[in-house]
Amino acid sequence: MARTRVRFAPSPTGPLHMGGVRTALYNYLFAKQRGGDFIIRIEDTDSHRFVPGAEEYIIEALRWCGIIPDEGVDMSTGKVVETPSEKHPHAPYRQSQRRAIYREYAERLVRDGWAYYAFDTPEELDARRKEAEASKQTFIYNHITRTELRNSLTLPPQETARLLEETTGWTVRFKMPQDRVVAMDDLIRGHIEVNTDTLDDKVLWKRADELPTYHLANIVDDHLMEITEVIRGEEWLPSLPLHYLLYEAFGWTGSMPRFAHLSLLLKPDGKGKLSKRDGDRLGFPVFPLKWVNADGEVSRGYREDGYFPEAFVNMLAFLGWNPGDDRELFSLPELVEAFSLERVIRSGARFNAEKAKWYNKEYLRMKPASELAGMLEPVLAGEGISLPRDYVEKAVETVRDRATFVQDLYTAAPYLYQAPSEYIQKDVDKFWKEENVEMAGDVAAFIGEGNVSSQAIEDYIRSREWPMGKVMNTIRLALAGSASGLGIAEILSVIGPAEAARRFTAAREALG
RNA sequence: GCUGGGUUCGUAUAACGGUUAGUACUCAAGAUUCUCAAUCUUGCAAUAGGAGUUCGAUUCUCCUACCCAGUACCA
Repeated sequence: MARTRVRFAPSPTGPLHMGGVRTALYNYLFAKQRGGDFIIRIEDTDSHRFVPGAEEYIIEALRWCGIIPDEGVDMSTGKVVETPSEKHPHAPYRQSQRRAIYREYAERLVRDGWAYYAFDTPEELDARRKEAEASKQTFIYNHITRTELRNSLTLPPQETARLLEETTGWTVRFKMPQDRVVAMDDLIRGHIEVNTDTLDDKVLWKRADELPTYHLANIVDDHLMEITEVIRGEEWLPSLPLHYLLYEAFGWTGSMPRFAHLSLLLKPDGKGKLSKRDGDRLGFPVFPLKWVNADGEVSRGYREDGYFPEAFVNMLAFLGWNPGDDRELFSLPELVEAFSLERVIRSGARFNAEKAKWYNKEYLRMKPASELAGMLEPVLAGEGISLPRDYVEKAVETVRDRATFVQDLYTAAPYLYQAPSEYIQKDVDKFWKEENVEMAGDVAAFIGEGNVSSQAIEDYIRSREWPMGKVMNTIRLALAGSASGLGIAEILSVIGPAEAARRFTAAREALG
């Protein structure tokens, strides 16, 4: 059997949406599970929509996720490969650099009667569409309308030749067969049949910019690159019959890849697919990495928001797939092992930001304290704090259960890293009373003698028959600046008795 | 409109045609605790509607409703 080869073929028209990352991920998982190749190909056949930086963004985003291509991009340089080599035999992998290839195939289709030259201008076509719309109809360029439009089927051969020679505005259109049922099989959706009469004569090649459209480039490249499975978004399902017919037209049916169409990611509330707007509106990232567009508009990214790539990938994998049992935590290698297209859900998946956070929290709990400490250090540095690594590790171990993101390791208990500079007024009013302070001071002195265990402190307070809550909260207020937070013993285990004594003294000075 | 796809708790999902329709997130209550979290326990909550096939339908078929996509010289 042929080696599995799949491709992720993004269009560099902007930052890669998380739905796109999921498509790339499923392709990657499928390929790796079968010991095959995951290829990246840049589909930049729309010169008007090209966005500078988008290609680099896509590659970096996938790299962050751990989705490393085998072919198409040289990961040591992060660049799309432009010249063929042993590792990248099908270069260039950017369609705009393959334009010479496509024209030949477009012409072959015309020669074989599967396509024709069309000379209608966009304006003419627009007018026809408006006209049809006015009478509540839809204009489609098909076997009926093509007989009355300006193309090589209706024009005399000399006229066609002249127009091809003298004008540049023409296109090559697919000559959609009449009344044929195209029977297709989708790895996820099963058997689908469509009558060609409902389809139109798609443009395959644009003379104006010497480039193919998606449909032609896609089929030609998938064939040339020996792609075995095409795993892509659901938005392509309607053009699948055209693609089947194109394979037939080229005589490549025998080596046609198998297709799998993934459902779309839907917005968390309301209707429609997940969009950038939803992220802004509901406060979660829609993109893997931060992106700043040409107008300076910033879109937040999972990476910058503090998500671990493992958590992001795990969450994404489960949006439309599950292993069939109750397990939810999977590393990338484990996903490779467990993944199957058969278990991919057909219906659209609504994105749930809460679940995304839950995943992050789970990963944060699993990570070694040393690693977390390393990630936390830049956060602390931003606060002007510099502490020994083992101190930070100890603090991390103490707060990790109340954190979702790395930055929470600081914000959930800043007092582990520095003495409180202010005290919550509400708690001061409630606890900082003379008798409490007196009892707390006594206990603070006891702690200062090195008694830092929860057991010792509680026994001491009980032996005096003091109210546990009042005393403890008063001490916490002095140590942490707030009556709520980590347990006293936990705080002490990090800051130590000497620092605790200092903080109590400082609180006395500040609060009286 | 037309064509195609889809529809199980609020969300993500599980369930050889036979289950008290399970799990996770969220939410609520309780336990625990020096507070807040965390944790543990419990709870709330679903097969879109209607026909049909069948001894039996979440599961198969059809109809309706709703949702999504496509309907570009965009991908």
